[in-house]
This record gives sequence, C-alpha cells and structure tokens, in this order.
Amino acid sequence: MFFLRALPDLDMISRYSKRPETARTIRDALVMLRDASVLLRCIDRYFAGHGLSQLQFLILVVIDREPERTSLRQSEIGERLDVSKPVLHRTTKTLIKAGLLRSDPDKEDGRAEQLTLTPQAAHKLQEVIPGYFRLIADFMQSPADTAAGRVVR
Amino acid sequence: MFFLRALPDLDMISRYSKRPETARTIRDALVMLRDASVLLRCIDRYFAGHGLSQLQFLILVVIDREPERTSLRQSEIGERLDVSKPVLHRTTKTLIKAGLLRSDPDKEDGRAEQLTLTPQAAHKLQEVIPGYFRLIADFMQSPADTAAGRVVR
DNA sequence: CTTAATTAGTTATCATGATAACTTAAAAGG
DNA sequence: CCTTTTAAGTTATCATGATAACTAATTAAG
Repeated sequence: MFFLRALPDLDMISRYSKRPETARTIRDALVMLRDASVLLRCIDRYFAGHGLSQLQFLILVVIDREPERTSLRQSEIGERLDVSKPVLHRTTKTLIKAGLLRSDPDKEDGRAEQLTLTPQAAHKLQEVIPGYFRLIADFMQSPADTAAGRVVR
Repeated sequence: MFFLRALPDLDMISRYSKRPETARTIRDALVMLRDASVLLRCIDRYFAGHGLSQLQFLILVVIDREPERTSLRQSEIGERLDVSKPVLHRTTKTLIKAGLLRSDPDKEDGRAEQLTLTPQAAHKLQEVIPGYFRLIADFMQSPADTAAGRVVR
C-alpha cells in the first residue's frame, strides 16, 4: 500500500530524473498507486462487512468461474492468484472452517485436495458481487465520497 | 493487494452491472488495481534490497521534504501519511534503532517527541530515490519486464 | 482554579502478507 | 525396478497492516 497523502510535485521529481517527460510519467504512476491504495482499502472494508477478506473472496471467485470444473486444487488456485503457498493454505483452511469450501481427497494424486464451493459460498458470492462492482463504479466516479464512506447515489 | 492474475471479461462483469458503460469502468478499475499491486510489490522488493520498508522510506521522505523544518512529531507524520498510530509508533522506533531517526523531547509539549533525520538517513535517501524513480519509470514503460526483475536498459 | 475533554504516544492483540524448511507422494532417469 | 528430482501441501517464524484500550500531558469549559 502507498500511504503518502500529498504527492511530490513535478519539480521535486525532476530533481532526480533528468527528462521532464519521465517526471510526468512518474507522477502518473504515483497517482495510480495512491488511487489504487485508497480503493483497495474501500474494498477491504466492504468485504469485512460481509465477513470476508479480499483473498477469501478471490479464492471463491476463481473456483466459481472455472468452466467445466466445480473444484480446484490449492495449487491450481495458486496459478490463478498471485499469493504464496502458505497464505493460500491458511486461507483455504479458514474458508473450510467457515463452511464456504469443502475439501475432498484428489483421486489422482494422494498429496492433493479438491476444493469445492459449498451452497453457502455460492450464496455468499451472489450476495457480495453486485455491491463489489457498485463500490468500484462509485469510486471511479467520485473517489473522495466513496472513500469517505458516504452514500453515493 | 489485488491478486487476481486474469481479470474477468466484460461479459462476466456485465452480468452483474446493467449498463455496458459501467462494466467498462469497472474493468478499467480492476486493471488499475492489478497494475498497482504488481508495481507495489516491485517497490517493496526494491526497498527491501536497501534495508527499508516502503513506510520507512515515506517517513524519511516527509520529514526531509518539509520546508522550514528539520523535524516532525509522530502526529505530524501521521497527518501526511495515511497509517494508523500504532504502526507509525512501531516504525519510527525501528528507524531510531536503525540510526536513521533521532528522537528529542518536544519543548512545547511534554507528551510529544521531535523526530529528526540523521546524516545516515539523508545519505540513505540520496542512495535510494534515483533508483526508486527509475524503477517506476521502467515499470510504466514495460511492466512485465520490470516485474520479472529483468534489467530494463 | 478545577474538572472535563482532547491529544500524543504507547501497549496488547489480531489479521494477513512473506520465506524457509519440512513431509510425503508422484514423476523422471538410469 | 530403484534412486533422484519434482510437486503438493504443511509448519514455523517473521514483517507489517489494523483496532481497542490505555497513560499522561495539554487544552477547554465552567
């Protein structure tokens, strides 16, 4: 996360990078980092209000959206989400305990487990996705209001 | 951080948000979240290579760039950086132990402390800022190469 | 002045990210 | 086959974010 509230001005950036064109690019990147950080916090807060972390949500999503499959292994989820193995392990266990995932042994591989969405998980996704997209759309339209938690509508 | 490697396509997004214009906006936001997350990781890795966290760097920066002042209180740093008080507390203590900050009692307020950059900190900033800006510029020009840690030059 | 409210900083505790090192099963090489 | 290497998942440990609740100093109100 990028925490700086007031970004450096172009002059300051230019002091360290010769070409003015580059300074402008860097400025744009910093704006992006700041915007994304604020939005990520809004998203975290939104999911927390539904008893989920962002990663938990994404794990459910990648299983749900898999065509022709109803379950994935931990390792397959890892191919779709850019997180470390131990974090994936811990988070899938949390989801199992919460009743949102079911774990079955993989018949082809004794080391692996197949992770399937429970009906509660499918329901949870239905409950959560519309508001997720609405939050993002609201933020893009009016970042300050959305970040302040005000009703934008 | 936003970990999804392959973003949902417009059709999928449209299933949850009526207007196609909104779907496009959401897609843009997801792209931004993903780009920013990848860049943030590159930045983390860069600072780690110099013995700093991103927050540690930003604390040094906001003190350094303060006009007419050579020191700030914890609370003033908190006004400039969007982090919680305990995190700020812990991180400034770490910087003091590392010899990058000096803490002096505030003469006007018995509760407060004035935090000043040490010469090592000023040197560290000089060492670190050019590469920081270069990393960001490289990333904006060629995200994949920069993220892969390849030399872009 | 004295009391109440606010502010600066601290502490304890938790959540969620990472790496390193491990166990066990599967796959590859000889 | 048997050994070695790779892959799936797990465990231990650490870093860095958050909130809640605290102490002590300052400021505001009466």
